[in-house]
Amino acid sequence: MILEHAARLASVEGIEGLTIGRLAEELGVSKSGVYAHFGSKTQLQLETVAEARAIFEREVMRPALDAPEGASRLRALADAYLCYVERAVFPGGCFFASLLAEMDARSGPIHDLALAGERAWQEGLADETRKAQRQGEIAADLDPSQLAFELQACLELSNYHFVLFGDRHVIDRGRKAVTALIERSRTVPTDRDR
Amino acid sequence: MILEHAARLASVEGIEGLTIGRLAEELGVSKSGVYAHFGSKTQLQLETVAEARAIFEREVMRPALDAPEGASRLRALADAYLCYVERAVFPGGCFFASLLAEMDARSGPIHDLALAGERAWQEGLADETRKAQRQGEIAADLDPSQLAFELQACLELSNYHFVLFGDRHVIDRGRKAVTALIERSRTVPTDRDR
DNA sequence: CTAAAGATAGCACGAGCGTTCAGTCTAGAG
DNA sequence: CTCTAGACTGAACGCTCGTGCTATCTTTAG
Repeated sequence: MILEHAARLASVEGIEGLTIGRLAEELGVSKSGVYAHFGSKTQLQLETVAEARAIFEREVMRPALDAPEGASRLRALADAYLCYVERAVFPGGCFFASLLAEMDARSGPIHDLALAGERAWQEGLADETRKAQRQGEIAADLDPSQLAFELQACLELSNYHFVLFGDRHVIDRGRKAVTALIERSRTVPTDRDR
Repeated sequence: MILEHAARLASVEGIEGLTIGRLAEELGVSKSGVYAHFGSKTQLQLETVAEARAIFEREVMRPALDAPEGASRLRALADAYLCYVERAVFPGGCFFASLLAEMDARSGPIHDLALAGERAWQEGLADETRKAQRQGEIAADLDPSQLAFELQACLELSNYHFVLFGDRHVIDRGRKAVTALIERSRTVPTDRDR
């Protein structure tokens, strides 16, 4: 319960802006009541990131597993992500988008965790692209990492703009961008090939 | 000089993580020596954002003005942005990308400033797209805001990943994405147009 | 030359931070 | 029932934060 609340709070205040006093107050317990479970603030932050990862798996990864591998799952992943943003699973938007921006220029264990997570997510999208290529859904000469990059770019900006503007229109914009991106990568003659 | 240093520091630590003591120490003056110029921390933050905007204008907007309006300038803007990221004009990456992620879920004057800035940048890209459409460089039936969104998405993710991974490869990825995005939006004869 | 204006230093404050510790309550094992 | 391990409280610590105050320099205007 502590970690769940901590993850939500950190998505707004940042993982560094997360304070034990504030957390304790909102949970209606004493600072020690929170602190004793972790022994240090760094440990709390680390476990908060792990908790957020579990929530992300549950809310984004798992729903997308229903779709068949390849292009369909790529679409399902993007859809699940945008849905998770729109439902405000984290009140400050995607936890890992916030983490990425906050920790990119820092060092330490949390930075390392963010880096590993980002790499895994990128690799996951690229892997799914490769599967789609093997199934002939996506052009074989396309760089999987490039598509993964462009997909994630649109998802993340949808997230930031949704939180900033509070306008669900940007969710549609993201969806449209993802659709176009995948559609254009289909196995068909492209502008360049003509 | 204070504001210039503050902007660089804030790109790493965040505009909230910016502290007067740290700023004074790095500049070799007393806290009062910094504080008295602004009267409050909020005022320092506000002027820091303004200073960062001036730097952004100088490093990104102005160089792109050399390119002719329309598609060329769109490309020039993207190029200038990626170059500004790669040159590490701000050590923590693009100041406004950090600001966006940090302030999107907060409220107050700095949030408002970030929102206005983000809107202006988006509108600027959309306007340039409209000019390109008027010049027949980009398909007339394309939504300018949609292209602006997709362009910015790629630029921002390039920024985050460049800072996180420290790998200039992602700059090229961003450039490639932007090129493809603009290329695909070109005016090509369709059955309808004939 | 003098006087006013502004920049900077140094100190102190109250608040909040992470952290420690001694004590209290509670649930479960023997 | 007793003993113990773990959850929790409340007070305290050293530290840093933003902010205010006074005193000392430096510049500039008349």
